[in-house]
Amino acid sequence: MSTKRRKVRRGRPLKTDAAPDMRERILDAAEDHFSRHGFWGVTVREVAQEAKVDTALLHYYFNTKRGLFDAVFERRAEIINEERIESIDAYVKSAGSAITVEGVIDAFLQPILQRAATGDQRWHNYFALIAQVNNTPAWGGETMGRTFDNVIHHLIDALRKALPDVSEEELYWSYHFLSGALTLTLSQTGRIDRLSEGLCKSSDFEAIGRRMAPFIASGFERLCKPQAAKRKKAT
Amino acid sequence: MSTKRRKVRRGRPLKTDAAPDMRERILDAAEDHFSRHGFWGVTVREVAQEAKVDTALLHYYFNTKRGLFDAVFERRAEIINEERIESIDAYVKSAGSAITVEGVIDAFLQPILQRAATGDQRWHNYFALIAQVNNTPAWGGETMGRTFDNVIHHLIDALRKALPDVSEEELYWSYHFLSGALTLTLSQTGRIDRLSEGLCKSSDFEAIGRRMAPFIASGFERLCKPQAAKRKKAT
DNA sequence: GCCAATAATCATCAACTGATGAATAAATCC
DNA sequence: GGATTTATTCATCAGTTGATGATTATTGGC
Repeated sequence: MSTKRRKVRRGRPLKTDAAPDMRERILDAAEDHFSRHGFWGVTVREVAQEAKVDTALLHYYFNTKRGLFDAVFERRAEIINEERIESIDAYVKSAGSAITVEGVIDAFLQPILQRAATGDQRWHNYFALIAQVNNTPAWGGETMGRTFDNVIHHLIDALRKALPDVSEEELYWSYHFLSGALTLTLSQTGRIDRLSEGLCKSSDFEAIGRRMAPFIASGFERLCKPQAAKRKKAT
Repeated sequence: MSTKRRKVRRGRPLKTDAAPDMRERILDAAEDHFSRHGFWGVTVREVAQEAKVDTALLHYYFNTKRGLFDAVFERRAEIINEERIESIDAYVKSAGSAITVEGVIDAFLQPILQRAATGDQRWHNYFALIAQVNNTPAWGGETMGRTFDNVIHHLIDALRKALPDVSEEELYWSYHFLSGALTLTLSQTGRIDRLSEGLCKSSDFEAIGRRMAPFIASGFERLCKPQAAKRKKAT
C-alpha cells in the first residue's frame, strides 16, 4: 500500500492526452474543499491530491492559496450574476405596470434556487462557499460587495419600481434580511432537518422556492410601504 | 527589540496576585480570534500570545484546540439562552390572548439585539462566531442544534399560540429564514455599509431592532396564515 | 528543424502547527 | 510541616504548511 511509485509523466503533456483542462480540475477540487471547510480549513496539498496534480502546478496557475480561492469564488459568480440580471429584466419588462415586490424577488431568486435544485454538486458547493464568505467578519463584506453589489443594485432598482416613494434605508435593510435568509439556505447545514425532526429538508429547494419569495416580499412590503396605521406596538 | 527575556514566574501563582482568572482570559482571547477567523484560521499560539500565557496552559485547561473552541461556544450560550426563554415566557404571560407573532419574535430577538447594542466587544465577537458556525456546512448544523434547539423549540411553541392551526412545515421554514437574517446581522461584515454607501451601518443595532421583528413577523404571517385568497401568482 | 514558451513534476525549504513530558512553585490537605 | 494537588512555564517533538527553483518534456512560432 505504501510507495506504489506510480510512474508519472513529467513535462508538458501530449496534446492527444485530452486530459480535462488541469486548471479547471484544480478549481473543481478547490471549490469542493473550500466550500466545506473555508479558506483556512483547507491545505493546498489536499486540493492538489484531489485534483491529482502536484502542488507546484497549483502555484503555477494561481500563484498563492488566496489567488486560488479568489479564482474559485469568481468563476461561477459571473455566470450566476448574468442570469440574475437577465431574469430581473425579463420580469420587469413582462410585468409592466403590474410589477410586484414578490415578482421581482422571485425573479432574483429563481436562477439560484433552480441551479441548487438540479442537484449539481459543484454548484451546491459554490453556494455553500458564498454562504460562508457572507458570514465572515474579517473580509466577507469586502469580498461579497466586490463580487455581487452590481447585481444587488440592479435588484434594488427593480424593487423601487414596485415600491414608489420608498425610503432607501428600509430598502437596504430589507435586502440585508433577504441576503441572510438566502445564504443560510444555500449553506445547507442540515440544521432544519434536525430541528424539525426530518419534516423539512435543507436540500428540498422546491419547498424553499415556493416559500421564500412570499415570505421575503411580505417583509419588504411591511417595512417599505409606509402604512403607519397598520403598525401596532405589542405591549 | 529582539529577545527582551522578560523574567516570567514559573509554578503556581501567588494567591495575592489576584490575576484575572487565567481560564477566562484564555477564553476571551480565543473568542476574539475564533470569531474573526473561524476554527482553522486561528493557531493556539496566537490565542496564548494574546492571553499572555504559555500554549501548554491552554492544553492544560481545554486538552485540545477543539475543546477550547467548544468551551468558547458554550460559555455565553447558556446566558443568552436563559435570557431568551425568560423573555419569551414573560411576553406570552403578559400578552395573554392578545398574543401576536410580532410580539413573540420581538421577545425572542430583544435579548440578543440589546446585548449587541451595548457595544460590548466580547458579546459582539461571540455573536459573530455564532454566525460563522451557523453557516458552516461540515459541522455547523450539528453544533447549532446541540446548543440552541432547546430555545428554538420554546420559540416555536410560543408562535403556535399566536398562529392556531398552523402547518408545522411553514413554521420551521419561517424560522429558518429568521435564523439566516439574524445570524447575518450578528456577523457584522460591513457589507450593508458598503452596499448602501454609508446610509445603513452594520453596527446600528437600534435601527435593526426597530425593523427586524416587523419584517420577519410579516413573513411568518404570510406563510403560516392560510389565507389562500390573498395569494396572487406573479406571471 | 531550431528555439522560446508552455505545462507539468520533483526535491526541498524554512517556518509553523498542535501537542506533551518535565520542571517549578505555590496552595491545600491532614 | 510534610505530602499531595494545582497552576504555571520550559523545552522540544514529529508532522504539516505554503511556497519555489530546478528539471523535464511537449507545443507552437518562424
